[in-house]
Amino acid sequence: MKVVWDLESATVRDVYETLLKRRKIAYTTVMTMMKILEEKKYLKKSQEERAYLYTPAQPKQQVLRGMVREFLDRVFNGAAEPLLVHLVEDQRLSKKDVEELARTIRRKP
Amino acid sequence: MKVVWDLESATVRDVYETLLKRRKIAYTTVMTMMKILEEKKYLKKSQEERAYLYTPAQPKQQVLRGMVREFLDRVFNGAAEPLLVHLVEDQRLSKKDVEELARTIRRKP
DNA sequence: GCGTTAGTACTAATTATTTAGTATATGAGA
DNA sequence: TCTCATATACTAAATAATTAGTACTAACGC
Repeated sequence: MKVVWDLESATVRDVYETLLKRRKIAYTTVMTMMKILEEKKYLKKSQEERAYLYTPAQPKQQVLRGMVREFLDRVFNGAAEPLLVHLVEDQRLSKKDVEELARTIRRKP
Repeated sequence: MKVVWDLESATVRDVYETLLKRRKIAYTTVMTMMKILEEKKYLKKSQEERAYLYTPAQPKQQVLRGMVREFLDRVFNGAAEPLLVHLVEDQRLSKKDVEELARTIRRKP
C-alpha cells in the first residue's frame, strides 16, 4: 500500500520494481498481493493499455485512522493516554512535539 | 497476556475460566497459547503443586513499549506526530488531554 | 507472420496462527 | 486401592498469510 500511495497509482510492475530494490521478490507475488488488496477494497483497478492500473480505493488517512483505531482498541482498550506516555518515554515524542501539538490544537478547537 | 497481567500470575485454568466468560474456548487452546507465549519469552512457568503457574517474563510496560515501537515503525515509519494527529482527529485525544500532557512533560524534562 | 516479452488467471507450496483433540500421568477422595 | 478429575505433552485440523510457479494470451518488434 505504501508504494501505491507514494506513486498515487501503479501497475503491478511499478510496485514490483520498487519492492525489488529492497528485497528479492517474485513478480507474481506482488500480483497476488495486489489482487488481495483489491478484494479487500484497499485498491481498485482499471484496465489501462496492457496492464491493470491500481489506485487506492480509500483515502490514505482513512486507512491509517482505521489501523490506529484498531491498535488502540486492541492494545490499550481504546485509551489514548497510556499510548502517549509510551511515546514520550520512548523518546518518540519530544517536549517540543507536544508543545507544538498543543499550540496547533489550541488554534482550531 | 492481558489476563495474566491482570491476575499477576495464573495457571492455565485461571486464564481458561476468565476467557470462557467472554467466549467459548477449549481448555487445551489456552494451554497451547500459554505454552507458545512461554516459548516466546512473554511468560515463564514454575511448577506449583499440580499445575504450572505462569507469570509475566517481561514487565508489561516493556512489552507494550515494544508493540508501540513496532507499530509506529511499520505504519508511520517511526514518526510519532502523524500518529498524534490521527488520535486527535479521531477524537481519541481531546484538547484537554494534550494540554495535560504538555503540562506534565513540562514539569519533568 | 513469428518468436519474444509482459501481462493475467489459476493453482499451489510454505509458513504462521488459531483452535482443539487424544493419550497419558498423577493427585485426591471414597 | 481404585476411580475420577485435572493437568500436561503431543499431535493435528483449520484458517490465514506469504510467496511463487505454470499455463495461457496478447501485443510488440523484426
